[in-house]
Amino acid sequence: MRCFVEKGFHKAGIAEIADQAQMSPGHIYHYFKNKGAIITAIVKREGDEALLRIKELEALPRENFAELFIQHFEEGIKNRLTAFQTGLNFEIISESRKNPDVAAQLKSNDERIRNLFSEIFREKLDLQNPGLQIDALLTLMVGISTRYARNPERTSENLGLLLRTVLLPVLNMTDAPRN
Amino acid sequence: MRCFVEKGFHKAGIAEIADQAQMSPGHIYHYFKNKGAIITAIVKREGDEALLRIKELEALPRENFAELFIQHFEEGIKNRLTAFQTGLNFEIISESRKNPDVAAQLKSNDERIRNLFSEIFREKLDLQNPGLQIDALLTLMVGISTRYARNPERTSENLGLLLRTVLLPVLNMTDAPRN
DNA sequence: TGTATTATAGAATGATCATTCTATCTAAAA
DNA sequence: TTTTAGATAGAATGATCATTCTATAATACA
Repeated sequence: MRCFVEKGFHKAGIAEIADQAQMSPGHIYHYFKNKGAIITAIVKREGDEALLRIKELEALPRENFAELFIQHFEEGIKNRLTAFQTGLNFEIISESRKNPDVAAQLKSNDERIRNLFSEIFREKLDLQNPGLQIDALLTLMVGISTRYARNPERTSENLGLLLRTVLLPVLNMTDAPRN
Repeated sequence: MRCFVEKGFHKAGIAEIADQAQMSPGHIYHYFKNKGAIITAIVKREGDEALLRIKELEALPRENFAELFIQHFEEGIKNRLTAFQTGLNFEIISESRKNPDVAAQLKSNDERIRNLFSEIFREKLDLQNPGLQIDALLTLMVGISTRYARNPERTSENLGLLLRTVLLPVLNMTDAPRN
């Protein structure tokens, strides 16, 4: 991960990766079929961890859920959205544009996350069909993490206000209309 | 651009690029110092074009500006946010993480865009200090384009609703409080 | 104890590819 | 017409680097 974040997937050589992992280049191929399999494994792990963190939302009470959710979200951003994390995310998405295995793993992560949010929002916000809310939420997450990564000071200052201004109307949307 | 979008900056070879451009590999070095200079030039051009499009907002009337702006924005997304464009954007940001020239050009684009929005929002929305609104707007733009690129059908359907739900509260925010 | 299996290393291989070099062509200028 | 400067081509060069190969150590197993 360190290598990919610092140099990017293509510029990170197996030699360096081996060095960081304190093993020989050859030995890496004992564990991974090729370089791509390393990043695919990372994507899987990242997805699993994200899922665990989202699961924490199940513990929040139904009353005042929207505000508590935003607080939880803000904490998460401030603690976990390091330059390292966003850099890693970036490399992952970037690589997924060319490597179908990475793309598939990313898609699977996305679906699992979407389903979990779906359950949670149904239960906590009384929504039948929270697809639109989830789209909006994920859109925001992507946007915030990208910008936050490039400009932590500016974002951090007004993050709470921004989240509330943007997210509260989304969470309070009624069920998506059929057209 | 086609090569970078299709294969990614690192995998796009000078040979292919030359082929697309219908010239020899050697001849490319007549115009560009190296491969990096090609993408730097692309970033510059993209920034100039974005600026021109944002300038169009100056023609909108002050009355009902927020709604008209959103309409304009929605049009822009639907017309211009092709998979090609978002792919290109992605490669640009990705490359900026490693190439300082690209990073500098991107930063310059960012500042010019920010300043222009600043002027426009000051005039059309009576804001003294629209920094926060602009941050929110850019956050959304990034998020929407990233997700839209990965999932055009889903986003397109409810794009208008999403934009209004999220953007109207942002545009109607009062001036950022000092803390 | 001896044997098989797995872990580990590091060098050799073979591609790929950006960049440079040398040469030729074109067209304008003298 | 001759000269000069720029346009263009394509082969040669030299790195870089993922992957494979071969050999050796460590461990489990009989």
